[in-house]
Amino acid sequence: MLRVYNTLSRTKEEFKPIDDPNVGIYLCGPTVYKPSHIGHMVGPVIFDAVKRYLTYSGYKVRLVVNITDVDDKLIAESNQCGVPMSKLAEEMTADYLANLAALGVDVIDCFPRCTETIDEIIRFTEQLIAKGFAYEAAGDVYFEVSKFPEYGKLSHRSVEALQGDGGGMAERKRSGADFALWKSAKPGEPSWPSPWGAGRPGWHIECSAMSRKLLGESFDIHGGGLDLMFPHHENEVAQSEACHGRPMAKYWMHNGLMQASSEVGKLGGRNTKPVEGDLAAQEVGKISKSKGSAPFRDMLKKFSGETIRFFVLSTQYRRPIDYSEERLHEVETGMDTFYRLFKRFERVASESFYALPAPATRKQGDFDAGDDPLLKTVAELRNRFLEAMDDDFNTGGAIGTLFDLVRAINKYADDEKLEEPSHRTPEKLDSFRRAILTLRELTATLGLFRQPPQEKTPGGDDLAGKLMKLLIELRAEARKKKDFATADRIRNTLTEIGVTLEDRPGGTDWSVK
RNA sequence: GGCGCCGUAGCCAAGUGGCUAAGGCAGCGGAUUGCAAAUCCGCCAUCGUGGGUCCGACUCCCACCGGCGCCUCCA
Repeated sequence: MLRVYNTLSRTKEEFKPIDDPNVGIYLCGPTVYKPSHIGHMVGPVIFDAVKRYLTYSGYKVRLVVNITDVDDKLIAESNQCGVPMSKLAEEMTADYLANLAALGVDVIDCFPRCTETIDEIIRFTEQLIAKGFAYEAAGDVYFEVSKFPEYGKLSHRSVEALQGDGGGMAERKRSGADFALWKSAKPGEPSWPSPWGAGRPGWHIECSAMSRKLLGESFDIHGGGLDLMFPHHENEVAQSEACHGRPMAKYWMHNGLMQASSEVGKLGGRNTKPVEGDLAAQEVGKISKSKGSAPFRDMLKKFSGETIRFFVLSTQYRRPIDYSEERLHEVETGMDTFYRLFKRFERVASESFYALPAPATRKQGDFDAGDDPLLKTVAELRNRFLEAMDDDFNTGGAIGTLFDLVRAINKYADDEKLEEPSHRTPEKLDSFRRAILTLRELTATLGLFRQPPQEKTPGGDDLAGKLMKLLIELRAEARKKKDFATADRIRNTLTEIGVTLEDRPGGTDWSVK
């Protein structure tokens, strides 16, 4: 049974789609006014895995991520750079999409833009006015929070607490808790015509409008960073539920935020006021303030998208993650164990791990282990993996069983001496292959190891490859003649320049660190 | 101040009212290797502190200490 932690109830609930087997997921995306940073990527990676796992579990999932391409920050940034807002938004959206691609996040079904949803936003606002939940005030339209008694049910805040301070509130508002659905345009600002005059959407209305347009009045999962719970998500609930008289989303999932490690945090002090108006990634307020928000694309120069994905998924999604390069390097080291096993599989079975046809669904992945000790272990570990994932997408726990699985398979290959062709039998190879296939199946649900890693140095017919071939041959000859001094000199020198040699029954492999 | 989260080994990180408290990185010992590398085996925690509940708590409750998030639009 799949269970999901629901922010609404603050408990884990059994996952039952509204319209089984269809599942609709809406995730708050970025405000595209600057290049995206690591914090923007946490949600997409997590929900990419959520969708993959739900799909694997038999559901038909539609995942929507919005792009906020009009907002105060965008206007400010565009004025400062002297670039039209639409052009700026277009460039930053391209940056965002490229980053997702690098992470292998490719299961998002659509990216609705706010500026392409203006009609729907206006209609939504009109409906709220007609139903008495919103009012116009001098070209602005505000949602009247006091008209929606359930306000605060998501973030568990009382309206009273919010109305206490009237000091800085806009004079047009009836109450400090009211929030803007539509803002009248100031001179020079981008605007759209509306029944209330030229203006633009407020901060929260787009998500209500887009989700209704693409997923319906009620859908299954609404996701976003923890920082968005209030006020953004609370306001979405108010807008949508006031308008439709039914729950907006059945499950609300909030992911923890990316933080700088304490080391870095010290440098930035406590200046952690997040960037406002940024739907998906006020997250890393700390990082962005203390480190100047290194663009994600720069991070990709240091680490592969796969490494970052693995890093993000190695922690349960509701918890904060401490970011540090050191941590990323450790993750790389751990992942190498997987890559080495995949290469080992290729040597032994002459088949690419990445081309293996992974069972697409949970049911297909079941198999009869019989009396085969390896497969029994594999089946057990597979169950543990699935149990972890069924428990509110515990990717961290699931990854732990993956390492166990790798060890079990390596041990089998060791014990059965599969590196030596003479010891291979069809039965052993079959067990080995089925175990690897299971690894393929499970890693696929996390979106991991779908492509071979970028080789640091291609070993093909380039110069380095040819030279290495020569050196390895010379060393092999030396070793044959027991001339270990020469053999070790070659290997030690290579080690110094970062090349590692691995001797094994079939020959010598090399890799660059 | 209000609402909420977290504190598990050197670092990261799962998890549980009683069974060996996963796994990763680092470290140590061993097998293997001409020596290495890789791989495998073994070792490495009593779960922030103090109380309470319970036959029994790291796991529930309270307090405290420490770390952290959010508290709208305008700014």
